[in-house]
Amino acid sequence: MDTDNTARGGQRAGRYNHIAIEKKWQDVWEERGTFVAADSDPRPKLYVLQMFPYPSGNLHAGHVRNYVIGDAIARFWRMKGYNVMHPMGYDSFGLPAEQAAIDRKIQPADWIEQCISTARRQFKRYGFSFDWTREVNTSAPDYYRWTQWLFTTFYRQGLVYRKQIEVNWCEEHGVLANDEVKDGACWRCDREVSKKKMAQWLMRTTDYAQDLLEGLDDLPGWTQRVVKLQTNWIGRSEGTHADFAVPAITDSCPAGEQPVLRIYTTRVDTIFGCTFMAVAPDHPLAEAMAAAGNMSDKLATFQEECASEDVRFKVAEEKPKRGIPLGVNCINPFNGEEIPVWATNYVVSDFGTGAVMAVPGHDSRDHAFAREYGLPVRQVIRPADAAVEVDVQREAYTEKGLSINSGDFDNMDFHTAKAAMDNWLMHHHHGESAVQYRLRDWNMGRQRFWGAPIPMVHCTACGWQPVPDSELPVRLPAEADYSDIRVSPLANDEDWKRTKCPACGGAAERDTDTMTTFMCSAWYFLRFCDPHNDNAIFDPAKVAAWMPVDYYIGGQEHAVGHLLYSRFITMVLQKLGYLQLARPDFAGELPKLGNEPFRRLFNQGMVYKDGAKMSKSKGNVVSSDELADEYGADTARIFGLFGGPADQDLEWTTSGVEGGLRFLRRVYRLAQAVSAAPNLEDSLPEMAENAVRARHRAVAGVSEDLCNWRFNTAIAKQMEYLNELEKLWQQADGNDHSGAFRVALTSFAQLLSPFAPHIAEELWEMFDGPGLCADSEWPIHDPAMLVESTLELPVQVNGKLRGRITVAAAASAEDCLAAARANEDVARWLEGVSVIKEIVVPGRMVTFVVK
RNA sequence: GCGGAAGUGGUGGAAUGGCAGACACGCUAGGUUCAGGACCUAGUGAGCGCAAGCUCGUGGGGGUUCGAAUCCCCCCUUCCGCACCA
Repeated sequence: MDTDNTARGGQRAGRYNHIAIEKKWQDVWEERGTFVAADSDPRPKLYVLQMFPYPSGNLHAGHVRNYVIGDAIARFWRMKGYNVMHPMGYDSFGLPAEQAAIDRKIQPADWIEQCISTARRQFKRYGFSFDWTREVNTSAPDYYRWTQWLFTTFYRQGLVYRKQIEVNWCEEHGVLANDEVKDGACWRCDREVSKKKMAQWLMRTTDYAQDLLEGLDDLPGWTQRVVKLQTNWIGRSEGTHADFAVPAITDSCPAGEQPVLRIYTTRVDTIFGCTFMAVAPDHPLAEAMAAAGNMSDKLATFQEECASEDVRFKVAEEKPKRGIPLGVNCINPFNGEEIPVWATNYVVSDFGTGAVMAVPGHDSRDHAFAREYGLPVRQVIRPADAAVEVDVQREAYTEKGLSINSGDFDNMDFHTAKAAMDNWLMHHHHGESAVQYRLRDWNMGRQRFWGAPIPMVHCTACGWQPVPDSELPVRLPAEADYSDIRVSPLANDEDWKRTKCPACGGAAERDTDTMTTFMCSAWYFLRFCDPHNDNAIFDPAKVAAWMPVDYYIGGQEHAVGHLLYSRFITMVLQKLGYLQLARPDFAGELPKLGNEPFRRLFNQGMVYKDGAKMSKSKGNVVSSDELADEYGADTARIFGLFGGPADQDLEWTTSGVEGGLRFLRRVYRLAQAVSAAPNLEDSLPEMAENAVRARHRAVAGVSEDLCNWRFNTAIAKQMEYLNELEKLWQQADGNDHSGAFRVALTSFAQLLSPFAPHIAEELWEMFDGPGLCADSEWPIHDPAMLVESTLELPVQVNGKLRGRITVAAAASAEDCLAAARANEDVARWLEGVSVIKEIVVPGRMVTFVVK
């Protein structure tokens, strides 16, 4: 492939030279500040946001495809007259920088700086219409200062607390968030993950579980898929708390302080079928109960077994159900029945209350356990349809039905029984109806160097103290010492740790954990609205002017983590009064759920090559620089959009890229031929009219497809337009009538501009368009020009295509039928049969139903 | 197991109740060029046929309809989430 098409002798002068063209227009856009978004502008605003990358070296074809989607959208709406903000930045804290620093023996800050300048240069080679004046970088002190400010602000509001928790522990990468664990293994190194107890800072996301859930109703612009994923992740369930007394441990306690075994169940209607109690091995009362039942040693052994089991069995189904009796009984509050308490490996301590009323007749897990240990099975629910046979001894009946063997609650359906039983519990002070969420509080800390230091100081006298705002940012030390890679360099840096207590001024120590990068990226879209503010995290007026994000484009791997945390941060900031997204309506009322940051969400597909997702680790990347050198940014952009629907995965093929290049070369060649011809009045009016009609058709089709994010068909329509123009130009067979073609190609440039912006500018210039193509007003079509004077209609007989007729566009149904009957291919099928029905779909087809 | 998405030529994909395969890639033949992974023209779902044309055809089976890739029911396959959540 020539990289310099004009260099060789004998070439036709002016052959499409993507290198020269692309550089030329990138420089022009940069000089003129074409894509800088002004805060005050009379046009309506449109915030187009693309998930910012982790800058880990070179961009590849996968990134190109991802970002060209949002760029096409941003450019399209810009031309449609919107004041578009389309910013970009870098999510630059996190593990890979640290790994690179260890591998290459350089500082993470130096490494990431190189990566960022490479990424910025590579982005610019693709002509993305980013407003570079708004660039943010999460690892820069003037950014993480505000990440830290969020932490201390939330801490002062009581939203951050410290707790000993079991964390996911990877030997190589330390503590992992739940969403960093895949199938029981670390998402980065596939190493098995174990559990470890550690004091961590937690964010009270669970306080907002209900708000986060309800907010989803306000997001019709999100895909059902993501809404469902978040709904499941939050995992609301409605059930009942019920208290079971344990006389063996309460007898020795003073009245009023007697502990009870509290259970959570969604099937309180089955409580009369409860034949034993199952608690987690590490339930808070387990040891007390074991002590009372003389089972302490056995419980300790069991607890150890379970801890190692958690690591061995990644999938719950593979884990055999096991347990030990604790030697004590508890009392069912409804019937006073005494049932044994077991510690079991199938009850987890961090959901509900860590204790389960076991109903083997109506729960398959309890049933499996009861079978294993010979515990009794009792039926308390029967199917509403008496014809259905049920044998709970053989298999648990888990459907809802009517209560039996349940005392006063017999013959009630589920809802009646639950309401009556919840009411009974509340009345007798043994429980109440309850709601549970699967969502857990958010672990903020990582035992890593390359992150925003958690701005907390520990003083032996005053305890934990937040660093005052005036002392933010708490900067990372300039040098990280990686001689001992098992420990965070911060924890080993005595000079850095040593500080004064903000409260008493005495000697104190800094927290050596850094924040999860999910925190850094949970608010960057707000900072883009006011990226250089040194006095505040942002100016609420500027945020109110730009937010919410109108289009958010990114990978579906962030469907839960990043998007949920961003929603949470926005929600809390709004609640604390730092931010007001929802504007009061005319009555001064705030819309209930007007605090969602991302109005519409678009998940692009991934790019595959050789059957695997394109990634550096798979070794199947096509580098963006090579691609731009060899084929050009415009060609790569065209292929990325043309290869298939943007929300589906795309297989990267060289032949497909070449097809894109061929298309642009043909465009360029036609443009050159037309521009070289004398600009004269059209002497062939019919041909000129065909060119005009083709233009209106293309404008209508491309505009509609772009509104619906159908880039592949939009480009197909431009290819059709080009095919028509080429054919007409050939028919013109001369050069005394280029007027219509000049107009056609000027519009062509505009239609091409969102996809292949560099060549579009070149064509625009070639045909003397005013200013820049990127600044031009998107063309509109005249619907009257889409109406053809004659139509070709298919004719069906009994649903089978039998012929085609050509009729005037305005032809009546009678005329169509007459023309159809007159058609000899159709007439053959109408001979010797009786027509029982005639259907004319105007403009679409003619059908005869015969017998 | 539960939930979601998908299944159309040799390939990527179009068509969301009305001409299946737009637009490309690939392939075949011809042309053009000193040469080219350049360009142009024509052809290209399968089967039958000299042809006009006919039959079949959107994972499989059934249904609704004058008409189904599209709507409904059952089944199969693939991919992706979640998974002892009580």
